[in-house]
Amino acid sequence: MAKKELFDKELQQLAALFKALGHPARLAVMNHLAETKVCITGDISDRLPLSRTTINQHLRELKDLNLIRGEIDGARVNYCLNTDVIQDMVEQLNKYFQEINCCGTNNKQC
Amino acid sequence: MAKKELFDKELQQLAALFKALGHPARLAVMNHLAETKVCITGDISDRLPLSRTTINQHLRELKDLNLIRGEIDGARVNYCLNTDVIQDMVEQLNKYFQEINCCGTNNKQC
DNA sequence: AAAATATAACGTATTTTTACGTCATGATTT
DNA sequence: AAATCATGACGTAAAAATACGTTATATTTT
Repeated sequence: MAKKELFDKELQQLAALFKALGHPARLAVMNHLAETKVCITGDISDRLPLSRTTINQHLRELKDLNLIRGEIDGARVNYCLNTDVIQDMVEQLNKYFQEINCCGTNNKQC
Repeated sequence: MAKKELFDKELQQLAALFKALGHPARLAVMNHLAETKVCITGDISDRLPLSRTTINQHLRELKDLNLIRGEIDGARVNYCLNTDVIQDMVEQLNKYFQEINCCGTNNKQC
């Protein structure tokens, strides 16, 4: 298996972004970080119906794609949205949809 | 497991959309359908490095979320992008990111 | 210095996704 | 009508994602 590698690097990367957002827990984390504009530590888990370890796992996934950042503050870690990267991503996503949806003068359907 | 249900219905739905696009094969399918504006049948599989059955599975997933449509034409099925639904999704997506990224006058970061 | 906190690291069970082959069904062609 | 072709349905093996408990590590607090 693991045939993902057979596709365009670009497609893989784009798919990875979509996938990262493809779980309600991760969207909820993003939401929470957006609400508490002042970037709050991992007590995110108190707000969500998942264990601390699971949330940590989701945080790591988001961090791997640079969608959020974690800054060490003593014993704690302050997480926050990486707004620049997110904005960049939104542009990428929109560009993609423009390409697939509007290419050609007419959107023929079956 | 299966704790997804514990989250907002809206979040779940949005996450489902993202997830559907979270695999390079499905993005490749979308691309192919976009290129061949005239909606072509399942010979999509000839273009991709996956078996016919696997592609069919991916097609079904996209169809389940209404991102594509399949119209029976004799022994064949003509697939095409469901541009309305896709456009709808783009709007949802942008609304979501506006909410999380720009809420509050200042985007505080850590 | 010891106790208490906060987080990451590790290991692991369960579920879901991915990938495919085979068979069944219905349409076209011969 | 038989052969062929296209697709969907079903079953299944392997891989990845999800969810969590326990342990390790580092930092405050006492």
